[in-house]
Amino acid sequence: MPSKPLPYERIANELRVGIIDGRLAAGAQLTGENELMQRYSVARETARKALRVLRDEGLTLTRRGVGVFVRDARRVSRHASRNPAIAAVDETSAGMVGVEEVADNVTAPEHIARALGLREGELVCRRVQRQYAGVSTTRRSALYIPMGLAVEASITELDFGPGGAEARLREAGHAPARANEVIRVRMPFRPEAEDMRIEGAVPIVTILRTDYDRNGLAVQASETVLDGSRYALEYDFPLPEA
Amino acid sequence: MPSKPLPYERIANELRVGIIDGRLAAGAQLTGENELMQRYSVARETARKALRVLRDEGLTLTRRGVGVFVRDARRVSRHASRNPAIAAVDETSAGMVGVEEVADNVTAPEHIARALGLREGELVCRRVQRQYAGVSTTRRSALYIPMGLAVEASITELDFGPGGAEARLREAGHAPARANEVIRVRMPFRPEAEDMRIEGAVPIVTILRTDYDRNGLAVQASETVLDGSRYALEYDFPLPEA
DNA sequence: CAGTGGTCTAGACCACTAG
DNA sequence: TAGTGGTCTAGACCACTGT
Repeated sequence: MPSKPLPYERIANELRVGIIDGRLAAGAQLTGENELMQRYSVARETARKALRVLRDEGLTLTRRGVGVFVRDARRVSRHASRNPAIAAVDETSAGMVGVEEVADNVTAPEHIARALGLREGELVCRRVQRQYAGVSTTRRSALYIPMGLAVEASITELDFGPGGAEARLREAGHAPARANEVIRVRMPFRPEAEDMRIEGAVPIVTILRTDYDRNGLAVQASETVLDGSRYALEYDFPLPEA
Repeated sequence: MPSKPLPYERIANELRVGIIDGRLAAGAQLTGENELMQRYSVARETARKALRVLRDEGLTLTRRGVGVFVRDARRVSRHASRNPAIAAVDETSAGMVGVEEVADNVTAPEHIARALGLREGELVCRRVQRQYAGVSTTRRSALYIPMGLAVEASITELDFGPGGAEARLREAGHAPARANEVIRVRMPFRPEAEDMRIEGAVPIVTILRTDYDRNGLAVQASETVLDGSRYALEYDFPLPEA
């Protein structure tokens, strides 16, 4: 173990405790590169490295030309059993919030086909959503319904409103009765992070969900990508007797 | 958007496609700093920056004095409804695998007290586990049982075996019937990453779980920290009628 | 020992943002 | 325009790993 902390570690440590103990609150600006250089008598890259450590820990975000700031750690709860799982109003952001939505029919991607029990190449009805807060995308999701079911339930591109597809499934006797979710966590690739406008080092969460009706038929599957810093995922489930 | 990719971006992009399309398989060694410097005619820090991009994306891990290698992306499934939730044998690692375990009695931390419906300062029986694969810690968990219940169920430090506490609760008529889990994702702090010997940029997952018996009494709570790159979390749950 | 990555410097220029 | 962070260089020394 390091008996003597390196210069950049010392600087990073001092800044970190400032954030964790609350002296530097969310939104507060950190000491910049230039002042760190003077205050600690280090070179530019060393001061930058200290700030990079904090960014890599997800504690700060950098606004180019402006400065380095403490991230807001508030999260919105996503309760998987509820519908919608995510509350409509995103409380983590003070800025513009909204959802974009498009729908179409496509051939099922391989993992979606598997989840829905379809053969490869079969058609599905798809709805893609993108939720944003300010300039950042906080959620991207794609919902897939087997074409046969969609026709049976009179689901078309136009009927995809909030909870709308589910209402149609319900009317058609295919109300979702139980669900399965598989969660994976990873760091975004750079192009991906730029696309979602994720700032700083933030993990993303991918959720593959499959809904089944009371007969065990897979009626819809969805793939969701979340900004991992903005959500807390919650589950309630029964435990087996044995 | 960048019309002209920067030198470090160009290098990072070329390496990334090599990894993603499989030319560089898991475990393969990447071109090192020194050769990147020559091959692309860039300075040391520029070559390093390119490699850092991949590390920050969780694609590679660095072994000092040895080289940069492609990470193994395999994951173990953690099925929340099963007991144990994580399969005993961790298939992601070829090296040494095991679990360390210690138990004691402590006053309940604030969030655990809240989960268990205890007043602050009340005693709980605690079991701490650390699962490791090679030198890395893949899971750290702490299980808490209210002292009153532990006494009632004849749970002592010695009785905490795998599934053992649960068996005692069962015998005492407090078999867990349902559970609640709250998942959060974040980047580890540096000391934390060093403690768990997490290599590269890997998000960690924290799970706060509370188990309830059939009367709705909270019988145990646990806090788990997972290496986010090694697990896929799976849930099965019923959906409400409405 | 040679080869790897890790840290650091001193200086330069650029890109972005705000007043 | 002044101040911020982003990139890059050329060179140095160190720490760690394996043979």
